[in-house]
Amino acid sequence: MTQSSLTPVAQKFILHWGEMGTRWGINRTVAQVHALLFLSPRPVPADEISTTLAVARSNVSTSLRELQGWRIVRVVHVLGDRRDHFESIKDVWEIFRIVSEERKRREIDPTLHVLAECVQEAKSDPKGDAYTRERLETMLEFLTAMTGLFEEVIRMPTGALKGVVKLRGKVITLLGTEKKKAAG
Amino acid sequence: MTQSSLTPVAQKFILHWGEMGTRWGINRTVAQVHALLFLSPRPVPADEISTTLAVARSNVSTSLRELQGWRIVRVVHVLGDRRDHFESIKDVWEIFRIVSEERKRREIDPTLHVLAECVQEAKSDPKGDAYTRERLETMLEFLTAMTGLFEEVIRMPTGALKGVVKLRGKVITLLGTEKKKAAG
DNA sequence: CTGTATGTTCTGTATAGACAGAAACTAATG
DNA sequence: CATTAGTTTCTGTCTATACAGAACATACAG
Repeated sequence: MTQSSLTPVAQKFILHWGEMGTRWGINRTVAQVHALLFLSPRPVPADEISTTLAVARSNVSTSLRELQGWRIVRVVHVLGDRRDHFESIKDVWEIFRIVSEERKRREIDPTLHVLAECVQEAKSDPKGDAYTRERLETMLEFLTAMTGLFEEVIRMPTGALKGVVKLRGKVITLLGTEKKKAAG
Repeated sequence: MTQSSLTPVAQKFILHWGEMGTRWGINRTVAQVHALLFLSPRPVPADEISTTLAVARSNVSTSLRELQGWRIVRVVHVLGDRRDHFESIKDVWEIFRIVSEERKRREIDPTLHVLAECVQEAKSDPKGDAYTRERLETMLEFLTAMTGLFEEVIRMPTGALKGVVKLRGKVITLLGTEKKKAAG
């Protein structure tokens, strides 16, 4: 391996990122590996990750697999080196977009599905509590709306986000602005 | 206690909600208690929650405390009953707003803080990797922007969200629209 | 073909968090 | 002021997950 020590700053970030991960239901090591790759200027082989983060090689293998499953890390090869090297997507907006979409797919969508079923069942059961039914309907409506809005935001090109931030407190987000420009 | 059985629909929702919670770093029982209160047409005393969900009374107590900490559940009293009764906020948008703000405060803000420190330290250390520094800066910038946008959305009145949804795919979100209306 | 480098999967252990039940506490009632 | 209802906190156990290390698999080099 080429290098296995971290600058204090990198260390601080990686540790915090790992901590952050755990709070959002993401494995600490997975988050740390991602942080390391995100900061690295070059693709890193698994054994180097292992020594740098001081976690078992097997653990790194699993974490990399997970990250590849999220499609934010990929394998690349380096001339003259048989080992797999790994690199993270570098565009933060892209990372956010991908992770969000993935979590939506894995967690929000099933919830919407269950909720829709609940509403359906509540409607067809006349013995059921009307109040409960109404609660479920409201929740479904809200989550659907929120998901929709979120999807719009997620689809914005990176530049649009910056634009939005500039307009902050005043106005807004012409989602789809870029599309119009392209068309017109 | 008044009633301790759940309709199949309520049960389904509560179980799923608990599951959902665990995926987002929220205790299963806490989420279930919240789901129960959310569906309930009347305030519920702790021991009833305990039997309905089949969890220890102590566990319910802790969960209620947690939910009160989140400010989405509160104690109310019923005439002729010494026991505390609990009810959830019913407005889903309000629940979302409060929970989001709380999580932002607890998790995002500290991250922004650490990140800002990292950038600061990276700048002052000439030996540090320039690439790493740039990565950290980008991340900080992005998170700051995203947080800002999110705060705007969060502050929207409930009605505005519905408006946004109607415009979906076309345009967007005049954040602050309601404020203007009120002022003008 | 054999040995070595590399990577993955399996298995047992450790740990953090969830939870039940007991104990302790608080306050209302007769 | 004792008794009871109600609630919280403490303590030990259980469980799910994370993780290390070993065993296993693959493939390349000589």
